[in-house]
Amino acid sequence: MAVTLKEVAERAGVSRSAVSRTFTEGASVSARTRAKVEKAARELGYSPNALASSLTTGRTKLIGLVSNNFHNPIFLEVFDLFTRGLQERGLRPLLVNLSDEVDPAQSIRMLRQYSVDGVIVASSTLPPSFAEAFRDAGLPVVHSFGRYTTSPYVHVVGIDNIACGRMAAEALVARGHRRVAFLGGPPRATSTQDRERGFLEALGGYSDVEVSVTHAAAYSFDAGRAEMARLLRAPPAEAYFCGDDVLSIGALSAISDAGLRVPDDIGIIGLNDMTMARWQNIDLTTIRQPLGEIIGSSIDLVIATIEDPGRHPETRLFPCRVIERGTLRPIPR
Amino acid sequence: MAVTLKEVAERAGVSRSAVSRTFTEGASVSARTRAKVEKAARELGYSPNALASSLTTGRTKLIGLVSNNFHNPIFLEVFDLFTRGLQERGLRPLLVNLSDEVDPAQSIRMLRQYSVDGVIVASSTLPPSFAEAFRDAGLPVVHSFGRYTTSPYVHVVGIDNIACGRMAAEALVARGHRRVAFLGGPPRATSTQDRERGFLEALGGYSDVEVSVTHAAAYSFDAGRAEMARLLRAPPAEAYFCGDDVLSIGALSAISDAGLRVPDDIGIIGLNDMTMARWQNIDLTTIRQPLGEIIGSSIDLVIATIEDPGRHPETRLFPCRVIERGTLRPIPR
DNA sequence: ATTCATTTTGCAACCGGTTGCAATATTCTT
DNA sequence: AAGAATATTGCAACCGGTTGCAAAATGAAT
Repeated sequence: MAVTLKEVAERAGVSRSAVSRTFTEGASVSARTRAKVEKAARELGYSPNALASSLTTGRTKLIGLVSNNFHNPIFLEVFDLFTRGLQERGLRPLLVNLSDEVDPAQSIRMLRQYSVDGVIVASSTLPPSFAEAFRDAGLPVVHSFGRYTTSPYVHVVGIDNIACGRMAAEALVARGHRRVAFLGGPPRATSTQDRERGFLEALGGYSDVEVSVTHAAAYSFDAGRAEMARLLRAPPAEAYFCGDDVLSIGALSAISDAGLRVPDDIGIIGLNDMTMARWQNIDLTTIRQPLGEIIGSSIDLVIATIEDPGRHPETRLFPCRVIERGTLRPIPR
Repeated sequence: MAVTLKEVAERAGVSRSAVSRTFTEGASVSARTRAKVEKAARELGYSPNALASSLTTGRTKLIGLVSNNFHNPIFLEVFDLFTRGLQERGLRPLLVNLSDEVDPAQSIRMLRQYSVDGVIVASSTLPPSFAEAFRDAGLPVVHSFGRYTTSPYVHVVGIDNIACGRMAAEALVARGHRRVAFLGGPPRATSTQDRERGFLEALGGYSDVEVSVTHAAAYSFDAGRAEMARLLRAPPAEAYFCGDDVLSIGALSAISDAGLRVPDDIGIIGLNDMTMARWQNIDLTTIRQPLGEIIGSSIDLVIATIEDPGRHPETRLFPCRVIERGTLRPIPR
């Protein structure tokens, strides 16, 4: 079916090695042979079999892109950036949908069978142990959107969720709120734990501020809406830091159903700044997570680790900032 | 690094073929050798190299999943279903992000280099010629969300966009609207063309109904909002069929900004029924496209075509239906 | 126990490439 | 023009598997 090296060699009247070399960066071929080979290749429509060559070179240029977040709209942006970024660097994303799977063993086996050069775990809800299992299997791995650690065992790229929690706290206090709350995602998600911790930590410094904490069952609209609806049955806080934008939008929906107004009756600040947060009918004040940088850096890091497998694990955190929109009242002056 | 067949063979004290056979479905191995091999494999942590075996078997179980829709939230659902569906059938999605690329040549070359077994083009905006180029390159291909043709040149799985246009028209007329309009996506998208055609066709039967047509620049919130804002500068129609849900949501935003009410002042019906359409703060009346069926069927079809490359191209269309929510007034009775 | 049919097994060639090495060709010195 | 240095080329082995074929082993039948 497909044209092979051998056929090109025969047509060009050269050895197979010569053909291989013309298609290998930096190999030694004379201009004359190269021309002959390229002509033959063009006529035959030849392009080298990446998989066959991977057998000897040990590189497939395949990167496992593993995620379990197929329901949060921000992950469409994440996949867009990852696939584009990988493609630009000549790498191919082999997408793995973890759905409800939490045991890495299966994915590891599969990704090794396909000899991926590296793995990117893109998830804010998987525990560190998940990515670590890949590393233990000898695969270069980067955990994007993972948890910050001072002595990381795998590469982590993301944001400082604790600092974000603090930032949210300061934002609410600065706006004069004195009864605030955290409406977090699932308690098992490390991102939720850290955001909560930072939030409480910062508010510990304000003795006149009252804080409470609750959790939604998932990072989802429905969960956010249900939890806010529940909260509204008792007198609610003045302002909420929601664990994530999609949760915020759910909360906003519940608030509006209850006939309350944002930001006058209740203030909301989210986290992520997904595209939808900018939509004028949502207009969510939120903490922006620099997706582009996180993803670009993740890719660079996985490449660096492929080139130097002994590389020491590192954590790369990118700064976030508050994006002012309409769900939090302005800072009084 | 990785354990090879040879090492397992040595440890088990059998030939390499024996090992290969124990891992090949339906090959002839005695229970005794199989046991020995499996033991050795387990001890060594061996799992066969899928790429190496693809060299001789001619199958990689890799499927190219090609799309250019990385901004429409419904495509997150699409990727979720595709990746899960493929995984369940033992196939691996190699994701290709076309972004602005419209020339298939590059993608074709890449996918052939990786010897994908088949290709799924998941896009409602790419022209039929795009998928056809894959077929011409000898790759089994299915165009999901593609255009219906009576004599297809490639497999197409999707919905009957013309029928959907008609369905939307009937829905508006049934609700007593007499001044209606189509707010389409980009005019070059075949889905837009067909939906428009069906819409106009059906309304041709009602001499007392006034119709108009405009187009948004893209299937996006911003484009829908901008176009509706423009429309509102003149007296608008009573009800709009928007080319897609995300467009509808943009339109709703413009309508609400203008101080008009839905469905009292203006009615909206969308198309897709993406998750977000159900969100209570959107509550969009829309035409549901059966994603699960379309995607399941696409996968089955690409598999069937891999097994029988001579298979005659076919079109599979799935019925859509109107989902009643809050953006269209009820049918008067 | 012998013969014959049926499994099981290993050999060796092959899939489509790459690469170390030695042979050959080319270019540069003097 | 001869010799040395450098560049190019082809051979052959290898990457990690699969598979047709013939030999060896097993089992059934007589």
